[in-house]
Amino acid sequence: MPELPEVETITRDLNQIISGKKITKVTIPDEFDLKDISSKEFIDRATSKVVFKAKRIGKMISLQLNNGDVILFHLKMTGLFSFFSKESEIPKHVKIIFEFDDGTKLNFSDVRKFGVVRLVNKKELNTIKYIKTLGIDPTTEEYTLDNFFKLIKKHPNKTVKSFLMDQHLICGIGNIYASEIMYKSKINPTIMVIKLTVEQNNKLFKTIKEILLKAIENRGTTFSDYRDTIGHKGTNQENLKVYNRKDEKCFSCNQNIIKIVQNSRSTFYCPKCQT
DNA sequence: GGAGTTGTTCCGCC
DNA sequence: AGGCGGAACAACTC
Repeated sequence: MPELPEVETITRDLNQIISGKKITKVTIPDEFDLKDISSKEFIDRATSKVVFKAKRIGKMISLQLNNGDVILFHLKMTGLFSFFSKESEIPKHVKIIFEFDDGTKLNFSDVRKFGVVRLVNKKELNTIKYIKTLGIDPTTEEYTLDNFFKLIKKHPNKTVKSFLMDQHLICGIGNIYASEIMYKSKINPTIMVIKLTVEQNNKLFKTIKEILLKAIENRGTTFSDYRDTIGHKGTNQENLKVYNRKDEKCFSCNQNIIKIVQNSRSTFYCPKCQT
């Protein structure tokens, strides 16, 4: 579930909670694929380093260490951080445990095991495929109407849904916010982006940012698994207008919300409002 | 017991 | 070549 607003919330939490702390111990209870290095090397390189900053890269989270190394996480569907200030039970499906010099602990767990943890030197960041091919982040200055139009012209035949979901074009939007963005923009998910009017383009451009920023304000959407670093739910689910509302009434026109499948993922929309 | 689930990558097809 | 859609990854819930 974690999309840009959820990952941003967690990153901000981590910055508050662990920046400036020294990692005193790293535990990897069960071997898993760390992509670049062995778990032994991971533990060696991370132990007794200071975390000076957490940063979001698309839907990834990076922890910058004081030796120039960077620990990267991708939560995929169900990755979860849990932070404890005291001795407490280790959550199920834990992948990695960090202990800090003040006695606190940070666990990263993932029930579905898709979650990614890796460690590289900061010089190697741009060789990581996900990062190298990442699209424009809608919360940055690079996200301009001009750049938005360029993307549309470059990918004219993509449907709006597929365009919004493609992390190589604009990063951070996932299945929940894609439906919400299209609803607020009053745009039909199935039309090709080249068919959008100038007004629709402008509206879509603006709405992407509005929806994501609003969700960050609300500390993310908890649909099922997502929790922040201390186990709290977000509150943005109260703002959802179409996601998971199949056969329920559109808040605007009372028509039933419908569910379709695009690129083997659900899309929810109002057939009357979104044309 | 079958279908569906938030993300990404890879593979085959066109 | 490059874009696209579908399958796969794993485990859980309804």
